[in-house]
Amino acid sequence: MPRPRRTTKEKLLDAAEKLFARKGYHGTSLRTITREAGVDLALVNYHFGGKQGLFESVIERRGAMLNAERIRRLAEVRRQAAPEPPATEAVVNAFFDPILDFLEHADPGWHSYFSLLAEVNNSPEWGKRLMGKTFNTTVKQFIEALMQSLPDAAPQDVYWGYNFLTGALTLSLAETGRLDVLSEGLCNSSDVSALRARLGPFVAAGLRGLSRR
Amino acid sequence: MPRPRRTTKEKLLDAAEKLFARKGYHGTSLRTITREAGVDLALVNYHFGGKQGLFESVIERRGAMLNAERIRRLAEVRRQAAPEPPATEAVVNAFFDPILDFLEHADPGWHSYFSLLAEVNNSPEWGKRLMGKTFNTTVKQFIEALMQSLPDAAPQDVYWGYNFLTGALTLSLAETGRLDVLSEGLCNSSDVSALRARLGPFVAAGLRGLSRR
DNA sequence: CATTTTTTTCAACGTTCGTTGAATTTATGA
DNA sequence: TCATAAATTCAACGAACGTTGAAAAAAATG
Repeated sequence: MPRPRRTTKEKLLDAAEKLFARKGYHGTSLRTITREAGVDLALVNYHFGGKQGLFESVIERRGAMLNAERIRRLAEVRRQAAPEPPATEAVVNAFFDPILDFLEHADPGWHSYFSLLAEVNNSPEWGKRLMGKTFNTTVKQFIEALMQSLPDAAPQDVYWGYNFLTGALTLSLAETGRLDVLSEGLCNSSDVSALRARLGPFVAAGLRGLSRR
Repeated sequence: MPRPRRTTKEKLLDAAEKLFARKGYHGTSLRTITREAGVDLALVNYHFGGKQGLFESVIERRGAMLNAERIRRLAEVRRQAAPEPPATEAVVNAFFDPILDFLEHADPGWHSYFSLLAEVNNSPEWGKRLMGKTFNTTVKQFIEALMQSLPDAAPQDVYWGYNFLTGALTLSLAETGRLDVLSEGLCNSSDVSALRARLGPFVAAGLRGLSRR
């Protein structure tokens, strides 16, 4: 017979993802998480070694899926443009599209995940070590591709450009709802296609503007 | 005679600002804050009504200074460009420059403040209500100025553009140190002049690219 | 100086926190 | 089937949390 639909580990990861996204690491207790997961408190320590282990496992679970999909798309745009390096906009889309596709078509847990990632990315506590451990290998390949697509840009400009790029992206994923209030209902910050239509053009133009500076 | 150099309120605000920036609201205890401030634990409730009151006072203290300086600079670029509306780049610089100037020339507490703001801006818990209460009135004036500088852009494009703009800005202020690692020492994420040279051009080009989409 | 108000100190409240270890149940495999 | 391992349950630990109220001290006011 197949194993239960969701293992205890998965139940814990799903509940933790959702609750960490709302109130952050310190604002969420293991008791809240295990209650939401319908699982005994002590199982967190058994399966993940503790609260921090659970948190890092949440980040890494979908992080690995995201990295794989990003690498796949980067290889594809490289193949399509060969022997030339791919255009800047194609590279940034290979970076963004996996996220936007996951948000539109896949498991709704991705919404919580990216909202959590936005907070982690902007946090001094986790932003360097945990984001680095999870994403740096992949990100470096994208930065290299961006450099090839912007031959006139200094490397520092591309690094700073990546910083702006990921800042614009993560705030858009943070699900704060602030854009909705600010625009008095004119914009819907959870409208993925509205984001998709604008993020790539904004960032690609920004990067080109930076390299022409 | 003048009052003591720093009042109890100020000591608490300074200590809270520094510690909230490092570990967030839930990751910082009042006991840690009062120990850092050299002040009795119960004074937080006396002066601020509780932990949340202290937190919001931290955000609002420098928020008010920042708003005033931003409004002043916006008026100045409007005056200089009159009777035409000011250019996009002038508007975004009126938005960025107060921050960059505070970071370069003023009280080092601004570093903590902006790092804290980065986390708050990306947090579902605070991003809407507290950021909105503190900054929306000012931000709306900048968005209006951006619309005037981009007559071909749809209002939605400008709202989304502001979202990207502030995302790029806040991540740059978050002091995670990730950029330094990613660039293997080539970039220094706390180099304000390096940020100043690039953020304006990136964002202005991005906004123009968005409006031409 | 006397009185009132403001500010600070001190001790303690009840709650919740992450973690642990022993006991129990369930699954695995010879 | 029976021993072994894996997974789960349960109760409890000590520590830290935000908040409170009464008493003491300091400052302000007349």
